Amino acid sequence: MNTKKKIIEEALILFSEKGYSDVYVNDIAKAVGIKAPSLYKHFKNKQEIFHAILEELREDYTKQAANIGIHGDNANVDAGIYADVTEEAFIEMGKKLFLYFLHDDRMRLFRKLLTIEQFRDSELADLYSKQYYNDPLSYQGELFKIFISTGKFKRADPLVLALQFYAPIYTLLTVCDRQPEREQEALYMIEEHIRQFNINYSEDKQ
Amino acid sequence: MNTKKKIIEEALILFSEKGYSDVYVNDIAKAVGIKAPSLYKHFKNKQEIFHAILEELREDYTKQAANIGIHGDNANVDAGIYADVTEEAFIEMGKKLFLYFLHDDRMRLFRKLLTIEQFRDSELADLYSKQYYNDPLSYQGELFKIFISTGKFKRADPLVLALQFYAPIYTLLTVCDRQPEREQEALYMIEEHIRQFNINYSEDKQ
DNA sequence: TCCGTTGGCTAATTTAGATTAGCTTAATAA
DNA sequence: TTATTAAGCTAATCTAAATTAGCCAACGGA
Repeated sequence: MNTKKKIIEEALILFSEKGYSDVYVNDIAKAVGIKAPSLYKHFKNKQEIFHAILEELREDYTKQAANIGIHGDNANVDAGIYADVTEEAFIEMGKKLFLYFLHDDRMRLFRKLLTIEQFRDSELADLYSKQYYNDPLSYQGELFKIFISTGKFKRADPLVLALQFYAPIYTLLTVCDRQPEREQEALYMIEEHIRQFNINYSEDKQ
Repeated sequence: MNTKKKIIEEALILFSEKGYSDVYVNDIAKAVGIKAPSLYKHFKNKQEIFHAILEELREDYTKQAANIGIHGDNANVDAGIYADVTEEAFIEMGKKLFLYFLHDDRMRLFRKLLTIEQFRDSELADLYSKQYYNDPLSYQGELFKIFISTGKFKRADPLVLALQFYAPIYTLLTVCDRQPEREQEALYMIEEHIRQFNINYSEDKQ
């Protein structure tokens, strides 16, 4: 019963590193601790394993998004949380979030998987853009819109602000995904980036 | 004699879309217009074709970098070019550069190839980071350093500025690589981004 | 002209990887 | 207790890809 879960887990690890085609059912079986033919007691074929992973990815994401509040709906609540936070605390939050995205195993593996497989299938391409561009941007955009309307931030296109805030962090995330040894450097850049971003847009700064 | 070039070209197209393992020597041969075994008159095996592509990629990049001046050395010259350019012209240049990166076939294909294969091999990972993070950043950084010292830009860490300038553009590039239909939207965002960037950092603005 | 080299072909060959067949055992429910 | 099902195994099987063998024509230089 738990074997099925385990298959998905191990397959995810393998796929995210080598891509679908370079992982053999044999590898997956070995990682799980069974023989290849036994996999077929749980999945119709290799494709099905991949689909199951995608399903999990979607589910996980929906949960995460609800949690962290990546949807516009929560921006209102979150804006309250951020409203009277100091710059240092804001930086700390940014770094924490970055580290969370970087180190959370599931998220990291899913991200790498989508990165590798994105050109194979337009459904995957859309999923990638949604999860790593559209949704984060629209969430951040909502947040900044509120900041602007409450006078915390200077007046500007909130979506552009969101892009300017998010893209550097996202870029550094992808750097660390492929070169984990650069984490320190990335953290430093993020800190300076957020600091500078505050200088640019915060109304109480000048 | 030209067959060899053609093989590399067609293989690049195929690899960049489906990745190394999902392209069969047969596919390459067919694209070139010969039979699979004939490929072996030009390359020892499939791996060699891939290596040859990587070689081209490196060469091309060195040339491009020299041309566009992605190395710090040229920043001085380029700074002169940008020195007395209006905001609108600056935006136009940014968009042109973006479109060039996006549409130049070789560059686009190489970029996609590296994206897909980056986790397979740390050499590829390093190459990716160098070409799409380190080098652009250090070039932009040099440029901004000059802008700052000549009083064109406000005082700030040039590398952070470079990150803030480059990351959004790079991010949009990757969006368009997987969803080419979003080019217009990307161009709009780039325009607004550069405009805003100027507002933030240009000394003659406010 | 003639020979060797280049680059193409068809027809094997080899290999590896996905999947199926069919057996076994243990738990589970009637 | 017995029948059924779930989940494992080993031993095929099937297929598709990569590569090799060996033949042939064109062509460029001696």
